[in-house]
Amino acid sequence: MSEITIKDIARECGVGISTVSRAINNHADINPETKRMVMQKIKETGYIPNNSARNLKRTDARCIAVLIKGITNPFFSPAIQIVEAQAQKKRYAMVLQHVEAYEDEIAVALELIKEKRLRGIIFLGGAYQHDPEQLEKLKVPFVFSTIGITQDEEKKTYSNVAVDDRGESRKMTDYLLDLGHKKIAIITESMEAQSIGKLRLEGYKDALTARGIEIDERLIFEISEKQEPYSMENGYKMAKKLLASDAEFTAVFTIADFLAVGVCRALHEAGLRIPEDVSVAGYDGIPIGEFYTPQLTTIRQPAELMAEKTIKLLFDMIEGKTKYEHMVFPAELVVRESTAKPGR
Amino acid sequence: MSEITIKDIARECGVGISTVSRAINNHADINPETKRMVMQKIKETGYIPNNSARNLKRTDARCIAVLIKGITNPFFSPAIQIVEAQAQKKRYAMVLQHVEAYEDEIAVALELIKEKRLRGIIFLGGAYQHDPEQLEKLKVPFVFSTIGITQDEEKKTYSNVAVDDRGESRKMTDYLLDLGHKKIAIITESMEAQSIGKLRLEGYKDALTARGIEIDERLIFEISEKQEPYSMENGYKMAKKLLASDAEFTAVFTIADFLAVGVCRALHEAGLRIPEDVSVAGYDGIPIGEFYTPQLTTIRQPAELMAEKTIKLLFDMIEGKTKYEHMVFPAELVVRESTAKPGR
DNA sequence: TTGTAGGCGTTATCAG
DNA sequence: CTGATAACGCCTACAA
Repeated sequence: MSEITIKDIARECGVGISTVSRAINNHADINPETKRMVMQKIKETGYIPNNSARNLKRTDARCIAVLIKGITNPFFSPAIQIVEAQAQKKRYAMVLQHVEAYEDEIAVALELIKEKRLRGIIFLGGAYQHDPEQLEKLKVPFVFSTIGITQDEEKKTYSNVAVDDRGESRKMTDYLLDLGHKKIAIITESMEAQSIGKLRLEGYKDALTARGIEIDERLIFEISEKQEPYSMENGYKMAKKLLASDAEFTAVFTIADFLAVGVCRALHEAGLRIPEDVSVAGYDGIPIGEFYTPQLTTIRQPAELMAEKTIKLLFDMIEGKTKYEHMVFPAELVVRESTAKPGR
Repeated sequence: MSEITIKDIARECGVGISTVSRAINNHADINPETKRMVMQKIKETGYIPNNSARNLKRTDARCIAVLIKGITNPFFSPAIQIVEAQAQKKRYAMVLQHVEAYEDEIAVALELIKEKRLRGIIFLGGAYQHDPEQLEKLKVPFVFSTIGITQDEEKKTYSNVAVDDRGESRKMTDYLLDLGHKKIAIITESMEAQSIGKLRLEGYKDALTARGIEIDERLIFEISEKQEPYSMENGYKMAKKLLASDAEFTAVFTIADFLAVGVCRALHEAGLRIPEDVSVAGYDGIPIGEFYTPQLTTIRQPAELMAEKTIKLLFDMIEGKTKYEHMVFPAELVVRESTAKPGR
């Protein structure tokens, strides 16, 4: 009943434990003949080394972790692929760790470091501000990726790779203003969280303020759900709320493409045409925006490029080539079918 | 530099190692006063127990794992939530393990069992047939969930929870036939894999054959991509191929809603109206189908219910209340905007 | 090239 | 209630 261990293999093969260990770990100093025999026996018996024991003993793990908050976000998929490929090229293992919305990613990281002897960590998604004291405890190199940047960059003593969420959000708002829209509703995340939603709202406000347009609180809709804020359903609900209010608007800007999809559906059901009656703009540049009808105008983040730079930066840090770095990538305003000049 | 361990805590508190261990693990036989003191010190020092060491030693882990193939699939999100909630209620930890498309889920499971001392496993997604010998090695209870069933159920000596993919696929095809469609194109997965795509294609064929309609191979489109077959982009590409061929058709049935979205876009770009010119039907019942315009006719799998039954079944098995069980749930044909009678 | 022995950080056992 | 001490399964000097 009890599990089969390295000892059993050694005994059955009539060799020492270390010989088996050498065979498993591709050590050089072992007779190829012996190795073949041991591997054969391992296959026969279906022996699997215990990872807990290995991690406990091992000093050199060649392993990095990617911690993701919001793994269902299709935005992260290509990033994961890229990071994994690069890690493989460097002969590093990669563990993918899902972090729940309510969990603290730093705490999860701390635990994982001990457990797996990590050499480096990448954080995808999550909050953009962290307790410096907690961060201090992270003794291994780490990079925050696709996480919004704040103003006070100079205070940061860690790496991040991101787009300028506030600036890009302003870019979109400016585009809508340039089209002639004056009453632009925005659908954003609850402001309690230190989330990128907050930065994107700031960008929206920046644009309006710069043109001397007063900010109308009735056009700002905050999603209260904490669990899965960027959903089509929430976009739909918020648009219904907007339609039910007496607020006038000619455009809706949502801080995520998923929200925009829900908004489009609600507008469609209300008999409004997009973009003839109302313009809709999203943010992220995920596939659905391209295949939805109308195709969504959006801000496309260079996800692949950011992922490439992220993993490169992490390895540079691991190899001591750099201490930490901040990279800000330009995002692209993609004008498609869902936006146009207001009025008819 | 070296990590802080339980020994350090013990020394600093002036107690024995086992006392610290008891404090950490909420053992009953410890002076509340001592415990408080120890926990205080742990907090101060930021000590984190090493999971590898714990897993190695522990006999009683109260931990289950959920292995997911295709974690980006929104279809799995509610299932994960439900399983986690139920596990928590039973005071079990749950680890979520992502399995790459090319990985063998059973092999991953085998490794994880050793590493984490799992009490049970749930497989979400993945192939529907496995090597019985491999399965034999899985010494802990496990349930395959939302994985298609094959004909030869009697041979199965393990649990699964699923819908009758073949039957449901036939149901959809019958519905399209009843509407009057005769030339129904189908977009499905590569047949190399032992995937549910195969079962769904069978169901399609069943329906046609039953009505004496000859199966037209030119209307069957197989996606060659192995990596992420059920994508909007693949649906789009396949629809382009279909349009470019000389095959006539009045309806398109895709084995996943994501594919249907891509198909709709391609048809739209070709100037075809849905459903006036062509009907489109999907499968799964994910949110996008509800928010897309036109709303997608689909087969909705009772994901929540299945998840509930899955976790309940697993715990019944863990607790020895049952050996194994097969559950087949009825899926629902959801008729929405994307299908109608053919012709005008 | 191979085997022996010690220890990685914890928990379980058993005596106090 | 508490403290030694022996495993857990493996890797890695070190010795052979």
